[in-house]
Amino acid sequence: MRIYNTLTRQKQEFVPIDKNEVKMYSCGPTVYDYFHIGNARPFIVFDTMRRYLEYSGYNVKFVQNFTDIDDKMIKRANEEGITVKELGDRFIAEYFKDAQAIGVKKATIHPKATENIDAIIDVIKKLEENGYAYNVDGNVYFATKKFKEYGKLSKQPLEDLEAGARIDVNENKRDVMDFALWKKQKEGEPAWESPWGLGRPGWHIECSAMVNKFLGETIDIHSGGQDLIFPHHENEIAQSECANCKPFANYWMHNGYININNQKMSKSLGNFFTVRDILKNYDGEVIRFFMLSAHYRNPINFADTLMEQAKSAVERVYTCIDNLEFLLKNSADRELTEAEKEYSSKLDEFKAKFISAMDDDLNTADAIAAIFDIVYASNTELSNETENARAAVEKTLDLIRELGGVLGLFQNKADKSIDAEIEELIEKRNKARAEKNWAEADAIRDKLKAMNIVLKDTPMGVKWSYIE
RNA sequence: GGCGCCAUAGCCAAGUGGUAAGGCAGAGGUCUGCAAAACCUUUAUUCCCCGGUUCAAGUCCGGGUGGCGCCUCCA
Repeated sequence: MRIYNTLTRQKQEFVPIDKNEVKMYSCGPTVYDYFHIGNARPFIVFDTMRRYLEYSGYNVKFVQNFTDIDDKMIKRANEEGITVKELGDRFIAEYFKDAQAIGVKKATIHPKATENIDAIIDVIKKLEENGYAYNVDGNVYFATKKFKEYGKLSKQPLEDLEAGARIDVNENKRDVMDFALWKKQKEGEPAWESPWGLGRPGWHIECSAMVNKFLGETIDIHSGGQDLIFPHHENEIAQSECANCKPFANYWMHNGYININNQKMSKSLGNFFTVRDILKNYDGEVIRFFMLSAHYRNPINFADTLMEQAKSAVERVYTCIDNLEFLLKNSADRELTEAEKEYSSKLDEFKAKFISAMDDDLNTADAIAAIFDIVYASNTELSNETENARAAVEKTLDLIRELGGVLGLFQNKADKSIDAEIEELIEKRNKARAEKNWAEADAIRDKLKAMNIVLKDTPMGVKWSYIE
């Protein structure tokens, strides 16, 4: 597999440290609110990466943290009149609800900052020992200038960063480019014991500590949104490499932004959508499909019309799955005909196309196209036959499920439990149709439609499904 | 000022230098009692513009035009 590595600015062959295992870390949310559509992109993209690596045979250790202590957490908790812990616990629970709705699996480990203060302190202590950290009255800072490689991820020399740095009011820092590792407790803030007194961790140190504790000194893949490249990921590299004297992450993956109706998403423009809100109008799977229909590094635009397009596309696949399940009932246990053998080998080609797309820096757009190739082939070559070899139908169905599963899509199963009343109505309509009593037949069909059931007459009998 | 991204049909979107995937929407048709779904045909002689390299350029190089992001806590 080839991955575009932000560190080298090119696609590189992916070679994990251990042949069979991939250590992967992704920056998680600050749990002060429901997550928004912009947050959802890295969750979906890197969940897909993780799924694909697993599909490729790797044992993936995937860690995603929860930032449950920082300025925003404290501010919001105060506004709501609850503790920071109560706020964090609440939105961690909400995170899992929304994540599940958009098909994002739980990470191997979801560490919370507040439960790993010991690990955070350990890293800061090491930085102090190695001469990269200094303490000013209970505030500990990272001495950026001492790390010669600072700027290697964002490719920005320190001098240029400094020129662009805005005036810093913090008088404790020796240099504008230094950043906080440990913040001294302020009145009324939650605090933990440390060698430097009561306080709380800075933001960047949290991720370095989590990686260190749960994955080790050097990991394979570190991922996150493009806006985290600087300063967050740059600082993580500085902290971890100065503490451990080892490379931090071999591959850095960053996803592109999401715009809303062609505008940058921002609170001032009022175009901020939480996933919770979008889920009121669209299935989580539609959101996921939408995200994966473009390459993860390209910017995408979020708009209602685009969600409608995604919704129709997802429906096309489900209609195909539904048709295949119906065809299965009318299939025969027999050898494949020559035509079916040819069809079967076409499926193999589409699978190969899917895999080579995913191998090419997670090209999910091309991978989805491969699934539509299967849909098309199935519609063309199976749907029009009144009888197919069971093996051919099953292979199609299994392949859509298998490849869909890699993308976290197309796993839903229509609930086909049917009650006696519906069955009776369909029977009555069949009878009316046999007698050419079209008025009666249409009336029954309308009645079923009102019950959210749509019928389809086929040479093999009546096929029915739920609307939507 | 520094670093970087994007431009492909009505809309969305892929595209190792070898002759423009896929989806959505539209039009016409087939099947059907009607319908639904599906299928068939159709919608880019051309990839923002101008040069260059090459037998060959959406793809590489140079220059424009237009849109955008980051540069201290925002995915």
